[in-house]
Amino acid sequence: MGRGKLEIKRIENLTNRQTTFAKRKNGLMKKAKELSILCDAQVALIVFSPTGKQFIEAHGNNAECTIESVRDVIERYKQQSKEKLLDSEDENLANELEKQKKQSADLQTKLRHLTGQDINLLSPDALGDLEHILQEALTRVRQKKIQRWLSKKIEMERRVAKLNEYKNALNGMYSQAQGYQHYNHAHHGIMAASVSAAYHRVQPYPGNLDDVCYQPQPNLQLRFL
Amino acid sequence: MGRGKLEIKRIENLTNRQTTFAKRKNGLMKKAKELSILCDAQVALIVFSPTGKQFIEAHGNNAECTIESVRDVIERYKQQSKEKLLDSEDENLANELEKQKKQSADLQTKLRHLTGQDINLLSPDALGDLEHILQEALTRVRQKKIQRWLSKKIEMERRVAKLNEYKNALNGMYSQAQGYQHYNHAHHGIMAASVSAAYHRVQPYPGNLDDVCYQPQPNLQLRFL
DNA sequence: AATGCTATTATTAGCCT
DNA sequence: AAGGCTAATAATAGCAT
Repeated sequence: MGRGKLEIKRIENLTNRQTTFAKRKNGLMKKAKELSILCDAQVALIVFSPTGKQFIEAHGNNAECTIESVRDVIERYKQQSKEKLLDSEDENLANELEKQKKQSADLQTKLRHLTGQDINLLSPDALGDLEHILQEALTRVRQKKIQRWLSKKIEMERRVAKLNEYKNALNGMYSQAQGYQHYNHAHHGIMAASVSAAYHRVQPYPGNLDDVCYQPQPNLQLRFL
Repeated sequence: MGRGKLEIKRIENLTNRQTTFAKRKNGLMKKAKELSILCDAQVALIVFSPTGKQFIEAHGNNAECTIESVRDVIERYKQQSKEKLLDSEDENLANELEKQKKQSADLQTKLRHLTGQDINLLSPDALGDLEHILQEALTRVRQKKIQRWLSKKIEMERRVAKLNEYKNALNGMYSQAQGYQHYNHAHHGIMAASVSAAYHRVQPYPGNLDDVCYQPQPNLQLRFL
């Protein structure tokens, strides 16, 4: 159609080709949309121009011409054609999944060995290695326990020292206050402020930095001794 | 076009709708093909009829209208549109992959703990549990080593006993042969046969079934003592 | 490249078989 | 349903802007 009949073969003139591409693409998309509306069909149209590699998509059902729709149609297409249609992305995913599964299995085997399970199949050498590793791990764990116990002990000693210091301060202030009592009643605020300062100095501090996470360190509760 | 103008809206009459669907679908595919040939473009057309849910696909580049081509176009479409386009299958894969990764990570953490690494973040309770598990694992591994050593020892003792038995048998037969020597030279075959039988009785047997896999058990080599 | 024009061809709606 | 016919409409080739 047009001023002259056009043979259906590649248009060699670039300009003409591009013009025709634009026009016919529009026509095609219009017709695709019409088909979907008239006949209640689902249509996806994907066009790549040779130059610029741009793609266009059209779709019609009762919805708009959105990318979502193309997605839907492709989805449906894949479901109906039992074709595996595993694209590169899928394959990558599948491969990685396999790798991960294998890794998990290996890890679980190692774990079982490290907990003393399924060790019958181990070679004597492997069994020896395992024993060595376990021995070392156990040593580390026990050292860590001792280390924690030690730092707790040190912290406790520090607190006790602080408490003693505080007690002595209290005693001193008490005597002082008794001495001043007949002098000026308005000065009783001094004692309260000093007590508060002493209290705040007895905050726990993080001891061994290694163990910061698991030293719950409840706030020290002061009571009169 | 046609005998009368057709409004672009759903055709209510089923027969008309289906007729129109068939005709326009053909037209659309023809035009898609023409576009691809004329303009050297890649075109995919996927159409689902509302009734029968059948799908048709058309494509044209320089190739035929094959399913492969639609695959290619969809592939290209997915690559260009950065859209995730994860269909159900992909999502399943991706989800499972995530799960597996998480599982691997967890397992690796446990493994590190069991080898005495990264134990600073463990709570005191967890550290205690770990110590207990390691202690038990170590006990098992050592028991297994002892068990293997024991069964090897028993096997050795068994072999030694067999060897002695064999030696005694040889000695007896030797004296007997010396006694018979002047009697009949043709009977020397007896001794060879008996020796062979004794040898075959000294095959190793699988001792503790637990350890079948790693008891290489080389064939016993007999030499004259 | 994009738009408009329009003579000309292509598609197809409605009908028939 | 599937295919043919044909008047009537739609798409568009070639050209101009």
